[in-house]
Amino acid sequence: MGLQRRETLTAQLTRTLQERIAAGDYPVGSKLPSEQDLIDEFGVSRTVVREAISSLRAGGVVATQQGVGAFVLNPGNTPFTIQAAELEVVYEVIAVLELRIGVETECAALAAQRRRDDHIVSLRGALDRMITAIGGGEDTVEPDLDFHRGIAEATGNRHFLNLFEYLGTLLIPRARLRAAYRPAEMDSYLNRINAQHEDIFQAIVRQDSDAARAAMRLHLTSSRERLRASIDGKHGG
Amino acid sequence: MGLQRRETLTAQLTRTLQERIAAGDYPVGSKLPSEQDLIDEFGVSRTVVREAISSLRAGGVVATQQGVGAFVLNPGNTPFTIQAAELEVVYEVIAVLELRIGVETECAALAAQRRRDDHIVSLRGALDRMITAIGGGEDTVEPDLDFHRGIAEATGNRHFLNLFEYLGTLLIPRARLRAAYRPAEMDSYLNRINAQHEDIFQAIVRQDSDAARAAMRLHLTSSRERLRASIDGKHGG
DNA sequence: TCACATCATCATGTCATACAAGCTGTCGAT
DNA sequence: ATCGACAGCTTGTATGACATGATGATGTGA
Repeated sequence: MGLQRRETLTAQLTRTLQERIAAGDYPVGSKLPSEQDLIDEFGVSRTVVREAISSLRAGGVVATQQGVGAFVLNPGNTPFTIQAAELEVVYEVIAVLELRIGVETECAALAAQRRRDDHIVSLRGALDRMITAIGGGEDTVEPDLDFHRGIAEATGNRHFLNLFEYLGTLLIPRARLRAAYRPAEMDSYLNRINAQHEDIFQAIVRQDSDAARAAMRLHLTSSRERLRASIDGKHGG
Repeated sequence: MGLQRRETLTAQLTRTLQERIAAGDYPVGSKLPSEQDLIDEFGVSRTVVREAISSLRAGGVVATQQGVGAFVLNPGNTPFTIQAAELEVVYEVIAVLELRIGVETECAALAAQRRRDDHIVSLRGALDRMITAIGGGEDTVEPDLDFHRGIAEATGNRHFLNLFEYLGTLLIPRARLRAAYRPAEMDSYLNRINAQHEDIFQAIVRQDSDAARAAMRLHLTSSRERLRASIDGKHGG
């Protein structure tokens, strides 16, 4: 495949428009010429123009609105990321956990308002799997995550689920942070987690938004304090 | 077929294909179904199919070759992103706003606990600039954003600031959504916003975490309801 | 004069059809 | 067996039509 094929018209137009935006010909916030104008200017079909703009949209360069036009977005629109390397430090894990508290308490409240019966079934299943895992001494990370994910799903707001998945997969490798406990201590810890999950679940079942919010906050805050305590424990004695 | 009408068909199909790729239905290196197959499966026009694939291409998810097909590329890490294109629909803006409510209420609470004096100075400055802008009939978007950003900064948790910046820049082009009001109505609206900001500010000044949380929730919730009302207004008459 | 409903107009979104151009396997001629 | 023509697939491009959303002008009634 040594020879480069000729660039498609769509690709050419996309590049041209991108260059103009970068050059400031179409400043941030301004409206791009209408499809018809671009057709006239470049002598291509509407198909090409639309696909070019579609590409810009997918790249986050512009946003279109039906009946209005395509508008240039802020180019410094870098997606939200957290450097995984940072999470080696416990303080950073706590910082992410704080973000999770904000997001998931809201999740719980919205889930309580909007949950459908199948959401309840799904959450109940996760809790049951967690109980089984505790009884059998197995790993509880998966059912735990399933429970929280289920709540995010029940909000009906995709962004909550996406953000949770992102934060979750970031923290999963750190789940071993919990593992440093003696069996007896571990058992009572897991049972307390489980009880907190039940509280959250019940609030969602009875559609008590405020209670769900509070229960989730309690749950995650206690996790945060456990992390904090593990630091102090190392330092203090 | 299950496609509904809230977002554009192109956006829906793009998301669906992306999900399938993420789920492994279309593994890395495999060929996507041909345009005709996708047309048949989803019952949409070729325009929609082509623009969806065009979006995937722009996102680096697939590469197409004329006469052959579209092939799934190796995906990198997928950070948390919101497709700007989705925000055409008011419902989607509300969905993002819901996420903001969760994040920013937590921001306000943490800011109240941790704010330093220089944060207070910065917030006060933003509020003053906003008041000046209201009085002069100028644009209030910037000082408004500055105020919220200042709160995110005062948390001392970088992730809150990053996420806020991301969500903020996404919504900026939509700020004109507010502009559809007559001068008198606009003025009373801005004054109410300003009063809410003052409430938040005072709570942070006196380090009242719960009050800050409540005030922020009230503030953002009323924004959400305004958006909701603008929809109902159009549909209901 | 002002608020409001109506409507023409223009924008993007979607559909349908046609043809151009590139790839691949088949088949027949050599 | 090798090669070339070709049929049948694919994506790329063009065009015309209609659907839907946004906007500003216009006209009407209070």
